[in-house]
Amino acid sequence: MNKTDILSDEIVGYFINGRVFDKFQAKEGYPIYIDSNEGLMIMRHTLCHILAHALFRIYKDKVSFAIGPATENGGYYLVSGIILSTYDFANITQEMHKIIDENINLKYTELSEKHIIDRMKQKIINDIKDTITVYEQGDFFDICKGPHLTSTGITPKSFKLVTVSEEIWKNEKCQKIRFIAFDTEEKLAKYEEEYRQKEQNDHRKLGKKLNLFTFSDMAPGFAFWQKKGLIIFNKLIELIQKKYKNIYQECKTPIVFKNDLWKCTGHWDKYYENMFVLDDMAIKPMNCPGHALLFNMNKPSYKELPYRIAEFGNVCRKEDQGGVQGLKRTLSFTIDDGHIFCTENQIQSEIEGLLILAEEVYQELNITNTRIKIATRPEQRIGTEEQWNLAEKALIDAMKGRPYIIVEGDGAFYGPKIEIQIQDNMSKWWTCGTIQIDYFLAQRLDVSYMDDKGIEQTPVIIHRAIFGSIERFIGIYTEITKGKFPFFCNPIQFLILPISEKSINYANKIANILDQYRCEVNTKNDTIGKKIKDAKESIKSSVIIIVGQKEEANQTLEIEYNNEKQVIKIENIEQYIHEHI
RNA sequence: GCCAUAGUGGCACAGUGGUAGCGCGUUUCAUUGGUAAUGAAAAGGUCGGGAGUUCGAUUCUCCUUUAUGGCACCA
Repeated sequence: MNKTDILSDEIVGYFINGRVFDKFQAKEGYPIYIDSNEGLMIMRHTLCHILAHALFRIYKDKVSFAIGPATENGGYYLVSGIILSTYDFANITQEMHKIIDENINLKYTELSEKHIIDRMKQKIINDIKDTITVYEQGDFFDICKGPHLTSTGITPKSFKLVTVSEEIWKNEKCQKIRFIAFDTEEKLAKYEEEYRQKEQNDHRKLGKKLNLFTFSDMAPGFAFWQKKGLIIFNKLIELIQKKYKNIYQECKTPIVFKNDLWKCTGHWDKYYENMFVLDDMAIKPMNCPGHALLFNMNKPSYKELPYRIAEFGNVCRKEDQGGVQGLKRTLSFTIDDGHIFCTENQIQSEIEGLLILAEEVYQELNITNTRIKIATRPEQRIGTEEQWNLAEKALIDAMKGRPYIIVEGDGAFYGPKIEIQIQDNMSKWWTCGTIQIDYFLAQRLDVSYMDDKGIEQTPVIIHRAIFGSIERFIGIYTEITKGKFPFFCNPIQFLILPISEKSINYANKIANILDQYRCEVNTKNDTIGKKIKDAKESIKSSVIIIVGQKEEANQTLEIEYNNEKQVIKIENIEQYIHEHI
């Protein structure tokens, strides 16, 4: 019997009324085994302490401990006073193994005089209202509310230190040492394998492989769109444009504006460092001032409100280099931007309409995993409390039963916002859609309309986008679809594979029939097996059509869509498309 | 911007203090094929950029740039 067999029988804690307790905190209850989610959590939490213990042994008084929680696949410890590199991992891991081998029993006590609390821990203690509990293992202890294993020896060695990074915690620079851990080596290996698989579907890799988009050292943070990627880009814009029909006026505003404008809007003061400034002008970091100017040039009356302007506007923001992330975070991006100039009374119905619009678009793209955040008034803000109350209420009322998360204090300085987020390949949430209420900009730029009494009034501006950054959206969408885009925006809708060169003419004939679609014939001198492999792995067309001499003789073709193959007559292609796609 | 790691032919990777290798792709030739890689040959890099150490550096050191992971930031 090996160690893992014993372990799976090991009770590491108890459930009592749905809460998790370790064996120090409870003596009975519904048992928790190490291979359950809660058991793993207890084990990972103990590993955090073992990691800290190892650091304590190696770096002694130099290292100071902040926090060390378990996470979804492992855990981390945040420490200060030392700077680590991945080269230190071997040494630390070895020390951790040693601590496990020593099979040190943990002790669970209350904080006492004999515990000398280190500098970082002091920062936590003030926040703890309950009794402060301490877990001790040999010469190491940690303030902790648990739960933990009863001894270090129970902890499986199936863990791995993975990264070290810097993180600011309570105004202090710390090192975050992260590990992954599972109860068995097999599960650890499986996790690592899955991780590698996911890396293959990173949009940056897929973009290169499928010739969609790429990047260059000569323009860091800016994307190069290739023919195929640009098709996706344009098709997504078309999708939005169809929704705009009769509701929005699409426009195109200048790409640079006088610095005076940015000084007037407040961007100059707040975001100067992040703007591309050219002499007395600057490239626009956002489209709203342009739209506001346009509104004022038309001076609509109250009868024309809500006045909706949209633009697929390219903006440039000089972001810090460390934050750039492929298409997901670029220095130049295209916002499917729109601004609604309206009265306070119109806010809520406009927002309801926007939520429905966003839902329609996301549904059409088959993006089901979304979440909505509502960000409320921040500390630094302008406008009256009354306006904030009204704006926040409008956002919440417009949700009409949809689930949402409130993020207190995360709104913009000029108004609260709704963020629609989607999840990428690595389960990270990204804000795409956004709806923001703005009381500020119209005032700043003297934007006004004439009300029914002939008096000039300042409208409320709603900033809104469905994709947000089209670049970011495509980055995430590439990962969601694993590079196989739906028919309407797939760069290659039909890929025709002739069995041999003898069938190229027949393949071209079919391509002619499909002239109105994006269609490609693979004329390479490869075997059909190779052509199919390429089609599935590095072209990822929506439909694959295979033709050989047999098909030519019968005037048929083999067509594959959604992994379903069928042989149809050449004259029935349109019918097939109509019925299946 | 901060911490860590990395940068080798179009792509993806080996490797070494004595001026570089594999695979994919490309080109050519043969093959004319029946459902996830047909065979052979050839071309293609001076190892991100700069400086230093050394008789000699792609390899060691420093600076710089770019990328990746994390943090900060994200109008």
